[in-house]
Amino acid sequence: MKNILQLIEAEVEKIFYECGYDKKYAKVTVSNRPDLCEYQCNGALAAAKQYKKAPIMIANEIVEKLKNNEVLKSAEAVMPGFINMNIDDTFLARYIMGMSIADKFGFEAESKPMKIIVDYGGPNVAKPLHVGHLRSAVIGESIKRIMSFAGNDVIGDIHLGDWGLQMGLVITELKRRQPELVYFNNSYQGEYPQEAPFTISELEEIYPSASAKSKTDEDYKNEALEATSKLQNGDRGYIALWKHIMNVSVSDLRKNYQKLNVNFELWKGESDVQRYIPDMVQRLKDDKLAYDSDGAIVVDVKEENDSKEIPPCIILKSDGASLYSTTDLATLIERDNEYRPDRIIYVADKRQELHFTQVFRTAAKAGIVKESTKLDFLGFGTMNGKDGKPFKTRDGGIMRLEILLKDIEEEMYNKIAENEKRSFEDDDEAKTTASVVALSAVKYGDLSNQAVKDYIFDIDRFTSFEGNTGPYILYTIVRIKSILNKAQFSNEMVILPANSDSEKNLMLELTKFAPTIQSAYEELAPHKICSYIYDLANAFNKFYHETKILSEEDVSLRSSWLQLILQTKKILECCIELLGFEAPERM
RNA sequence: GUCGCUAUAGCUCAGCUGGAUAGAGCGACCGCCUCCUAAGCGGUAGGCCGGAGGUUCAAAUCCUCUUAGCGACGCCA
Repeated sequence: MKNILQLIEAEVEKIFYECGYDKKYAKVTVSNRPDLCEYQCNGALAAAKQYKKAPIMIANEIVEKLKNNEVLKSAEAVMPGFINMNIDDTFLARYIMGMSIADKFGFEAESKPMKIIVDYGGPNVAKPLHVGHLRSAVIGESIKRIMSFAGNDVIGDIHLGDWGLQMGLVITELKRRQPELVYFNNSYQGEYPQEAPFTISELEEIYPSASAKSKTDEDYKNEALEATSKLQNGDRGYIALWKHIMNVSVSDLRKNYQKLNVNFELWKGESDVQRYIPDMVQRLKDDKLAYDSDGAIVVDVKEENDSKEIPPCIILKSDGASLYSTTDLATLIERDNEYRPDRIIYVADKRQELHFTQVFRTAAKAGIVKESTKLDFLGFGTMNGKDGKPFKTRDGGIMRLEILLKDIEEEMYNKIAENEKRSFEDDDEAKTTASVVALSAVKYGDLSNQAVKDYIFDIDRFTSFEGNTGPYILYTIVRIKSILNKAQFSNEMVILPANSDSEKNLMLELTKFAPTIQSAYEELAPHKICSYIYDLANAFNKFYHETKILSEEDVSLRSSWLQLILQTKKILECCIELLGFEAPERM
C-alpha cells in the first residue's frame, strides 16, 4: 500500500506533468508549518529557474488544477511560491481504515528479501557484562527487529570473545588456586568431571584478579600466554576446562540477555572459526595479497581516494598468532559458507571503525565474500555519566549491567509502590511491571539518541519518567488498553472523518508510520522510531484529554473513536516491539 | 602530526538528501482531576544553531577556513 505522501505526490505529479513541468519538482513533504497546512510542495521554487518564471506563477498554475481532487481538501499558493495543501478528511479516514486491514499497517516490505546477519553483543566469556555491552545489545536487537520487519531473513549472532588471552588468564589463575585439579595433570587419561570446578560468581572474580596480576607480574603473564597457546593447540585438559568456562559463562550470559529481551539466533564465537585460519592465510599469501612486514603478515588495503592513510590489515602477529582481524575474516568465511548472507551489519563501538574498514577491504580484495555482499559497520558512541565521562560506579569502578538494571528496577518499584492509586493484584504484578517499565526506560533512553553520538546516561532522568521517555510511551499504551477493556466493541470497522483538530492530528500521525519505518530501516536509525512514537503518543494524549470516548452517546462516533485508538495502540505496540521492549497491562 | 566524529535554550536531545516564524523534554513560573490512569493536558519565560567566509532566490542543514572537546592512527579487542 502506498503511503500517504506518495498518494498526494502522485496527484501533484500529474498536475506538474499536465502543466508541462518536470514531475521531479512535485516532491511532497509533511509541512514544517503545521499552522499553515498539513503538506507542502516546494517544487515551484525549485522549478522557477529552469522555466524562467516567477515561482508564485508556477505555484498558482499548479494550485488551480489541484482543485476538485478527492485526496486534497484544499491547496493554496503562498509567496514566494510554496504550495500548501490539506488532506481531505474523508480520504484520510478511509486511509486509516485501509492501514488497519493492511499487512504491517501498510508498510511495504522488501519485495526481494535479503539474508542479513546482524553481528552484535560481542561479550567476552568469563567476564561479567558491563554497561559497555548495553548499547551493542540494545541497538543491535532493534536493528535486527527492524530488518526483519522489513521482510528480510535475519540472523543475529552474538559473536562471543571466547578464544583469546582471557581464557589463558582464567586457566592460569585456576591453576594457581587449585593445582590439584585433574585438568592440570598431563598424565591423566580418564574422563573429566561433568561439574565445573567453579561457579559463575567465582569465575567473574577470577578473571579481573588474573588480569590485574598479569599487568604487574611478567612471569604470570607469560604463563597465561603459554596457557592460551596450549589451549589453542588442543591440550585435552585445557579444552575440558575451557568447555566448563564456556558452559558456566554462556548460561549466565543467556540469562542476562534474556532479561534485556535480547535474543541471538546464533551463539557463535571466535573459537568456532579457528579451523578456517590456516587455509585463509595460505590463500592470502598465494594470491600475493598478504606479505611479511616487520615479521607480521599483512594485507594492504589503502585505496586511491582515501583522504587518509589506511594502514595495512594485520593478519598474523609476528609471533604467528592470530588476532581480531584474523578471526573476523575467518568468521566471514564461515558465514559465507553456511548462510550466504546478502548483508552483514556489525554493531560495535565506533572506535572500531578503522578495524572494520580494514577487514571489509581485505575481505573484498581476497574474495572472501561475494562482491554483492554488503558489509556495514554501525558504530555507536560511548555511554557517559552525568559528568560527561564514561559511565562508572560511584567509586569509579566498572558498572556491571546486572547491578545497573537492578538499581533501576528498584527505583521503579518504589515509584509504583508509593503511588496508592495504582492497585495491583499483588506484589508480584508490581515487581513484574517495575521490571518491564525499567527496561523501557533504559532502552528508550539509549535508542532515542542517534547511535553515533555519545550520550549521557542519567539514571535520575530516566527514573523520573516524565516527558520523552519509554515509560511515557508505555503509559500511553496502558491508557488506551484501559479504555478498550471497558468498552463494548461492535464488529463494524468504520472510522469516521475527524471532527476535531486533535482527532485529525492523531490520524495524521498514524499515517506517518510507514514512511518512518522506511527511513529507520534505510538509515539504520531506531531513534527515528522513538521520535515518531513520542509524537504519536502526544497526539493521542491530547485527543484523549479533549475527548470523552466512553461516555459518548453517539454509537457510531464512539465506535469510530474506539477503532482509532485501537489502531493507535497497535501501531505503538508494533513500534516498541521494533525497539525491543513491551508494555504492561497496567502501570 | 594526519584523519575522523561532535558543537543547536540553563541541562539532556531532535531537526541536517537546503525552504516560510529553529522544535521537544527536564528545570523555573502559571493554570487544569465531581469526568475513560494527573507517569497526563494547556500556557509563560528561555536561542547571533561554536566562530568567520562562500555557494544559493533561500543555509542550523552544502563548501572552505577556524576554535574547542572526544576518538582513531600495525602486531589489544
